[in-house]
Amino acid sequence: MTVMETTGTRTDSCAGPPQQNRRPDGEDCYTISEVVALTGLTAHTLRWYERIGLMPHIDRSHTGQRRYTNRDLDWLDLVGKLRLTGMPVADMVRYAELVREGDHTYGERFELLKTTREDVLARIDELRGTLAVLDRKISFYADAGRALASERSR
Amino acid sequence: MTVMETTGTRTDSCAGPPQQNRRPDGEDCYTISEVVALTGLTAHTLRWYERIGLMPHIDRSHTGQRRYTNRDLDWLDLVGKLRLTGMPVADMVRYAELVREGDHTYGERFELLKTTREDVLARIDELRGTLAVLDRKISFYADAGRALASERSR
DNA sequence: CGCTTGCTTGGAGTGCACTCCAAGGTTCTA
DNA sequence: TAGAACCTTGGAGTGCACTCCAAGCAAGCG
Repeated sequence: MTVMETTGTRTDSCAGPPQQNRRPDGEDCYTISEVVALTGLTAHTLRWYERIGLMPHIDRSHTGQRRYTNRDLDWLDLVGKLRLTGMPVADMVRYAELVREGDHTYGERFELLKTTREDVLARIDELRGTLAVLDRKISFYADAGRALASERSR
Repeated sequence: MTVMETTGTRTDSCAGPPQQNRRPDGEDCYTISEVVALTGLTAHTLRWYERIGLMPHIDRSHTGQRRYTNRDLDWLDLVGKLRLTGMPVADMVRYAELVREGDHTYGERFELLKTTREDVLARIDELRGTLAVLDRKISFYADAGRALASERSR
């Protein structure tokens, strides 16, 4: 019975400081299941990321198995962050392409990140608005609950 | 050619104070396309919401056309907010069911909203973390851009 | 009256981001 | 050296949240 292909054991409580459990540069050579454990992604997703060009082509062992490096893990950290912003995968692939194309795409990358930054700020604002609505509703129900309780005790 | 079924004309710049362009209670009777204009949802989505139980059954005109009320618009406002939090539609349907079931579900609604509130707070925190990463990258590219510029002018 | 525009329905289709499968080769542990 | 656990591939499948379609009824206008 195969247990992997699921979320794996993330030991950090919840998004602590990144790059833990890593090997020093030079001997950084991780199997796909190690990357699963480190990132919380599934092996399926890692292979899929590579297929669609969201990852560079990953080095292979002499038998063709994937061997990830610290650099790959850094990239996956960034992808994870961008994913949290709700950025579509297609846009992340575009960013990956820019990185592959070399230094002359710095300007375009800069613009893309700035746009994303604006989006994130707008999103945070939206969420704050929602929070206000939620708090109003919650205090309504809290009051209603108290009213019901005093009703019962009377 | 039918132009509707698209986003429609939202006149408010971006999520200003809600309930504008509304008719006073008592003569609140909106066609589906008016609701499209007021909410930014499509008519498809409004009908779909009703089918899946995310809306109460909407009143009909004598010919069977939907006639929305201010109360319905209020509900759609709330649904819109909850949607922004990323709450799954199924959970919103659950909330709608609780509302339909009556006052004795206050406690459960309270819990649901509190959980959602926590989720929103966590989400805001995630986004703030992402913002930090983004800012670091952006300032890297800004520096690189400046370096390139001084390179050229030399 | 005819025409355009808008509304109705159930069911089928779409796009995204995975998620899984089958069949087979590889690596590790006892 | 056996057996379990792990890895490979292309392609098919899933779940969510819409999104669209066809066929037909209804309302307003010149």
